[in-house]
Amino acid sequence: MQKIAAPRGTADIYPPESERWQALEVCVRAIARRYGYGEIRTPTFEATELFVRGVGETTDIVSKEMYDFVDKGGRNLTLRPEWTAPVVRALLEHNLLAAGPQRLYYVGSIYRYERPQAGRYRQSHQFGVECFGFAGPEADAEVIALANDVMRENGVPVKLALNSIGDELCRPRYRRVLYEYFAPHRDFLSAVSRERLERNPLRILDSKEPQDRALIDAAPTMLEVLCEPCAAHFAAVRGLLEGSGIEFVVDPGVVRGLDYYTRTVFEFVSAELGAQATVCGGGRYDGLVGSLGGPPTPGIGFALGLERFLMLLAKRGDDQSDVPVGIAVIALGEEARWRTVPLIATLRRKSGATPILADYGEAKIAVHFRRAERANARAAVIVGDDELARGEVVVRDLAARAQWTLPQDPSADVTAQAVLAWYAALPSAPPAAA
RNA sequence: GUGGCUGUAGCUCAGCAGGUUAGAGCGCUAGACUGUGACUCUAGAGGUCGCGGGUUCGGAUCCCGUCAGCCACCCCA
Repeated sequence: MQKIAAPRGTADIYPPESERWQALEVCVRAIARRYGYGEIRTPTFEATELFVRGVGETTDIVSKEMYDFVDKGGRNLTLRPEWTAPVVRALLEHNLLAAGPQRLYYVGSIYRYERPQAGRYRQSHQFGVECFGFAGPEADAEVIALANDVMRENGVPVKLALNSIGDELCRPRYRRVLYEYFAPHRDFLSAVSRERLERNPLRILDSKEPQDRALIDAAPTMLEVLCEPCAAHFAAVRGLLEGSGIEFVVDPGVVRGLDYYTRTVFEFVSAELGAQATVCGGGRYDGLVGSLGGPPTPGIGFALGLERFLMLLAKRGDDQSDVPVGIAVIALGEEARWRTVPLIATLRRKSGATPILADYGEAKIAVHFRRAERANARAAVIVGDDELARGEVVVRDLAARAQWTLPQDPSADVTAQAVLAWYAALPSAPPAAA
């Protein structure tokens, strides 16, 4: 029979890799909570119309990357390609904005039909936050500080790039200015940028083509065209970040690809991710809630790519997941295996967070040791015919390769207690290998 | 959607001017060592050479298609 593989651009996550995912998820949830953000979970699929209206019909996401389908009831649905529009939809559906400003975070998958590449998949995962109801620069600074904490607490080397792309008044004006600037030089632009000139001149600004560089460097920047309120807002955001000790560079090339962004946009970028340098991107979206039929409500948020972040963590090395922990229970022979089950059960009830590993295989002791070591056990309890006859159990420090005997009490409770007490007294860090 | 590179054992890879039974290292199983993990030695299991077609007396090797992985473009987390 033909083997079935995971669909293109998707991946299975299993030990020890899944340990790293769990650790990261615990970390980001704790940070979000510390900032007063509550978790929101929304359906994996939504009405296609939500993304067409929310993200923008002309964006790449909507025009070519959506996993859309018609269900058996004839509904047009799509697997969420991003979280912000669904979060806004949920907010409006349950009228949550009536209760005042809302701070929400999410952790979960997104789906985009693209060719897979380093740091890019068809199913990927994001952690993100959305803050609704504050128009002032304090919210911008808060959201950026939250993302910054995630970076700093994990020790990943990233740069924060900041820009303002104006609002519905000054952005169209800037587009016109840019068009008028580039149009006369059309013939000197790269082929892709010539296309961008007609579709979205802003995109030319983050062109990777060397031949566009000189023209881009001399181009008028958004910051020169910003209307007075937008300029003031941006200046205030920068001031707040400086006051908070958060380093950033103003980069007029940060443009963002989704239609809903206004004013502040930012990216955390790393040189270690290949062509996908952005590990976290976000910005303000003051028009989105209104455009989805809600009361005019300012908002700002970001999304962080978990796969990309994990790539950074892997490059940094020093992960904790291979520090030996737990007790392997080794039974030699059928009788011992049978008699050991109650002890294992009791240990598991009393051991707290310490893993109790059981190997039910029939194998010689050397194989048991090797398997226990591979399972990352710190210690072992050995029960064989000899121990059974003498009413003992052997406890072994797998790292030190030293062992002791403990009396086996008729009560599994008492024996388990003795084993756990012995384990607790072991040095937590394994002795250095000889 | 476009382009480049790559698919051989559980893992990492060799083999490819087309030629008898497809190899290595690691891992796995058993033994030397009748209950102690390293090392060593011995034996063994494990492969429709991604899949399909073609050329040929003969294809892992050449050609075409397809699927998948990696990398880049477009774009994004």
